Amino acid sequence: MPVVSCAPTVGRPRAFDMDTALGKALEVFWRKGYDGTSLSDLTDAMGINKPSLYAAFGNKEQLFLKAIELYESRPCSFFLPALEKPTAYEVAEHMLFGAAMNMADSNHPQGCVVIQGALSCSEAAATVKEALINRRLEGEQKMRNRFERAKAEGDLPATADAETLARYLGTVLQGMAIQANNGASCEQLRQVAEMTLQAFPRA
Amino acid sequence: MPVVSCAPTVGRPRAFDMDTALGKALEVFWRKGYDGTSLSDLTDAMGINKPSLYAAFGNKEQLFLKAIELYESRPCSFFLPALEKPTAYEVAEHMLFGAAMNMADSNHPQGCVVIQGALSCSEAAATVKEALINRRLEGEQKMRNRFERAKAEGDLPATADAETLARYLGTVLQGMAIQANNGASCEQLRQVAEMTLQAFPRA
DNA sequence: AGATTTATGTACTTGACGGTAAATAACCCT
DNA sequence: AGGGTTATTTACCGTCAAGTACATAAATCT
Repeated sequence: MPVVSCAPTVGRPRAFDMDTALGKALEVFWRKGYDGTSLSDLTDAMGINKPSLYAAFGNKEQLFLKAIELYESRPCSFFLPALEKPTAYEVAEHMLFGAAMNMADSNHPQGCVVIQGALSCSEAAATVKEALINRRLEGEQKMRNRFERAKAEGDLPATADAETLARYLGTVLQGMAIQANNGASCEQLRQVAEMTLQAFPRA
Repeated sequence: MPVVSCAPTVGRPRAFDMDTALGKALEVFWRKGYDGTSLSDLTDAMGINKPSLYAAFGNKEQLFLKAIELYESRPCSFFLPALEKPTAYEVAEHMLFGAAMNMADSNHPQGCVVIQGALSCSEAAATVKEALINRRLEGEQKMRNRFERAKAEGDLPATADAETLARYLGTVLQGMAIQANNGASCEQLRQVAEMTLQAFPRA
């Protein structure tokens, strides 16, 4: 028996799977953005009615934030696995090629919902915009920390600037999301990845 | 006397300056995106009433498209001047440093309206989204043509891939727009520009 | 001066938005 | 079987969206 709230043991059982529905919501937000997504878009895609949505997920804003969490926890996500590669160069390599593969994947909307979910947006979306900016900054911070470690471990020259390297990589990854929205193919993104790596210092 | 429609000579004169009002509209679209901008946002910023807006600019969509034209025609715009530099490397250099300066400029919203005006959006914004994608692709095409010329003129090695160079540069520029939205400073963007140039072939 | 033309201000229409109330349905526990 | 609990359905609320009708104001043309 779990300690914190899980599926309740009494009452009418939920007729839909929350994770599946959340996945559908994620896809809509990803494709249309927060402002561009209406509750009808969501309930249509999720196959539920509004009261079910509100009971299960709170409101539109909270649903969005939960969808982002799901997005980042996906096993196909390339970011965290790339960080665990043995050298800074391999980290960058896996990050860039993983992004090329993932962002152009036609099994889901192109690009990255953390980047395009609420880039320019209404005041009503200010909270989710902030949340996305923080996610992006955290991602860069993680890369920076990883590169600091690489300097300590000697697989990056001591003269390397971990912060700038992380920001450079972040910039290219974010640009690749726009490219994917432009219709760029996986192969085209891989070529960009190759060029990006040419500026990346090796041990 | 101009051939095509200019300011009419009869009737009550317009009480506001169209270019000034269009500039205000641009700023709102830039900050809030197409979906996130309401007509009230626009009329408030432009200092006019809705009927004046509709009479002068058509509707929300046409107003947006005209605002984008204004954006690209701005003298402070860095893109076209950069293309005219004598060598491919200098083109890239001016493009990147121009973008660093422009996108973090706090005299207007951060980033680039062509990128963030309608990235992920509702179906109602599909037309403007397409228009923006086309603008971005045209920009890359112009860079590609410039780099083809550079190969012919010998300031890029014959082995260079003009298309990939253009896409790489486009990717970084687009990424810089996201960085600016994240709050990156001009100096931080300049550091990214420096790294980007390290992957750029010289003659 | 008066007719014509164009812009402005106010008020309005229609529909969609996010969100909710209330009644009903489906389950568990005793 | 019946009460307690939770989910679903339908219908609705108030607000704000984009866009417009209409009367009025300010200019030019004859």
